[in-house]
Amino acid sequence: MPELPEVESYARALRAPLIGRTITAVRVYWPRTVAQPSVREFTRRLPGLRVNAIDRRAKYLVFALSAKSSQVPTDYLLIHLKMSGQLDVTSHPKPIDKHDRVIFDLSGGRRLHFNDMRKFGRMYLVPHPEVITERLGPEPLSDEFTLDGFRQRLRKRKGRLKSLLLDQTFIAGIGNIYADEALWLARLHPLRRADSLSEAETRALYRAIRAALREGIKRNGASFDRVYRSGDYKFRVYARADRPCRRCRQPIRRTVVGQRGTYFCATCQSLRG
DNA sequence: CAAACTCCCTGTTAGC
DNA sequence: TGCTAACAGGGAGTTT
Repeated sequence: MPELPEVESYARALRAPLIGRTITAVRVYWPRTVAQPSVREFTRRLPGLRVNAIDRRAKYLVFALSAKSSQVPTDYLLIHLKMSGQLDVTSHPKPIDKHDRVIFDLSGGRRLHFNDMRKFGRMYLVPHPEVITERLGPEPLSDEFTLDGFRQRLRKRKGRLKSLLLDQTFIAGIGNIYADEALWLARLHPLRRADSLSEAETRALYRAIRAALREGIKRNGASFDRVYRSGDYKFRVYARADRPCRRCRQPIRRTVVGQRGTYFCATCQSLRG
């Protein structure tokens, strides 16, 4: 499932083929994919707008759109891929896939297919991206995510570390995979209470979050062959139940925390400080 | 503030 | 062999 590193890889990969192109037509095959505004207004307003910039905020792709002659964005298209969303740019028309939910026609004969088997993905066409993203926590790879700020906010929370890392209002962009990866790197048990970390553990977690995400971006970037493919990632703990821990060779355990499958090493991830 | 649960979905897999 | 039910998961929303 796409998390921060996968979405970042998408943003980088889509810039070259899409920036400067103008949307000429939009077809919506699954109306609920368009969360905002109505499908009618979505398909009416987009044609004529040009892709000015493509960025990422948390797990959202943010397309800045402007009227043809202007550089100033007038609208923003936000896309959240959720579980199974994929984006694919084609230069030559290809048949509509049964899981295609929205197709954008672009100048120069290009098309952008939004394919989403599970139908959880959502799009938002809004005047400012903050309308959608204002509740999100800090970007873990940006300067706004500081060790000091992290320490202070961690101290105020009594929940489990795993659940907290998945809370998008606490830190933005981490999902189930990178939460487990970061906790393993930091040698912290997913059920540890957030306010129980020592200074050294806090620093370890802060670094582990950034390291896990940075490595993810590196690998996704490398394996990005037009379409995002997940299979080629070597995770440290995620989905490795019963297989040996890469540090201590003890079997990786799987449990459920907050309704999410959670993988960890009971030997080297400490539950008590 | 936090935990627990519901909802939206369908391909995959386990169980009968 | 063929069917059914459970399961996975992001995240918003609701209830306790």
